[in-house]
Amino acid sequence: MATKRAPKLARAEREAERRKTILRAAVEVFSRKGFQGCRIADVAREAGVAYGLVYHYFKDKDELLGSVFESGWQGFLARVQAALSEQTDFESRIRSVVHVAFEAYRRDPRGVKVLILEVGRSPSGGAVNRGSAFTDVIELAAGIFAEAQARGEMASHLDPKLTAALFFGSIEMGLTTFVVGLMERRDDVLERARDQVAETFLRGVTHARAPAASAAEALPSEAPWNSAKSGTRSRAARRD
Amino acid sequence: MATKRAPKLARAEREAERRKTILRAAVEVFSRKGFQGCRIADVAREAGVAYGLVYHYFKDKDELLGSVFESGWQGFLARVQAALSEQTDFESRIRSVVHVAFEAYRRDPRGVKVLILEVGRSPSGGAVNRGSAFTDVIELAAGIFAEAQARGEMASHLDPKLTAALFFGSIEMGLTTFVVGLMERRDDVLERARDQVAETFLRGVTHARAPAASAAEALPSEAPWNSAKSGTRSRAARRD
DNA sequence: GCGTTCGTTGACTTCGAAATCAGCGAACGG
DNA sequence: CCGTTCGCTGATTTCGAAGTCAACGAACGC
Repeated sequence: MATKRAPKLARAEREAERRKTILRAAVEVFSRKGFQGCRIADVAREAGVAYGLVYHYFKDKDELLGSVFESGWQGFLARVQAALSEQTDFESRIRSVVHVAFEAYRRDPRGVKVLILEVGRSPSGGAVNRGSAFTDVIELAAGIFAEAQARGEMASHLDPKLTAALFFGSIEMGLTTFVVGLMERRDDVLERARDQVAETFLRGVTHARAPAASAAEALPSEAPWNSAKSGTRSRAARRD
Repeated sequence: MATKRAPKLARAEREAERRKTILRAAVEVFSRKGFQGCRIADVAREAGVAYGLVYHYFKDKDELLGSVFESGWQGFLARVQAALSEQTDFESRIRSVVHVAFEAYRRDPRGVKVLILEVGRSPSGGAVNRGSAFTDVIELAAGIFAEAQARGEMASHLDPKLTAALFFGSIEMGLTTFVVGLMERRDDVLERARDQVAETFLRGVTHARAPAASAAEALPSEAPWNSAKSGTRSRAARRD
């Protein structure tokens, strides 16, 4: 038994490689035509393999989408968790997560596009395991926010779960501006966007003033930052 | 000519009514099964009309989706613009828009769900006129942010377009938590969420400190709100 | 009332993509 | 060098949903 394993393993590796090739092709095609809008034939052609082979590696179209999702999401989650374990204080963590997301986009725009546009939303993606994955991430992040609150690093009256949702919403929308071509995909623009997402979110969440309740009324003009260092604000208008 | 118009008009009204019925049914079915995942037969059955009638009022499935999108989006846009024209100062405007969005969800969760999940994203929706509509709204909002910056009501170093995207991203994600059932759909929860979205965003955007450039590094602990009036912040916790 | 229009019907046709499968041939064992 | 396995092929089958259309009948004008 053991003696004939060596070649078998080599073969297994080649198969795994094939599988990855198809997966990559699927990402490529999905990003161009969308999951529903593309044919298995497209994926096969893109991968340079026969139509039937796709079905050799994946039970059906849904499983293919599921695998695309899983492999992409897995990678992202791993990086996020790594980033989280490297940092301890709240602000650094937030910046790290944002950084990871934008970096992922810079490295693999197509993959991120598919994750955001195809599986991130839409009931078709929901059929896979999107629902749980999405929820899981929110819950995970919610834990971090709750912890930050306990340590006094974050305003305590905010709902952690909702805050987590808003956080990822900001990241996602920040990336979406690039995905749909609203912003030019250039490294410096990406960096500025990344920083703005992180800074804006942090500002919004870090120690907001007291209850505020349903304060849809007057804005206290004696807000701290007005009396502090507002000397330069008159020169604010930059963009028509 | 004029004499025979009265009955004709009555008939025309009935037709418009039929059309609306089908449109409503489409929203209902789309929200349950998704655009791609549902059959015209489903829409017809839901509307209580014959299969062929759907094709009498709409050229094809795409046009049906387009109409659903347009009618929904039109209503939303109109309310947003009304809200904007009623308010002049920046903070009130932001709160108004958030309010409008959440109110729309409270009144018609299904419709909002379809807008968010089906047409708001996905290349299939993009085939319609989503692309332009989405972009248009961002551009519109960007104008408001630019104006706010000119008036000194908003931090000047933020990119208006990106800010607009983040704004709608926050709203959308805030609503998504309810759409996917992450948050319980109850009026008081909705209200709290709405306020948190508005407050968090405003805090994040209103007069952030100077350039900050690529400040992904240290957080200056002499941030204005720390040294100013932080005396009451310990009593902030209200809920659990 | 009587003919005509036209909204309405739903069985039928069409079409295209998913999924199948019988067989080929390269890689391997002996 | 021959036999066998099994990864791989792509024409073929299957299936289901989009879109058509001929006919019906209710509402209308005369």
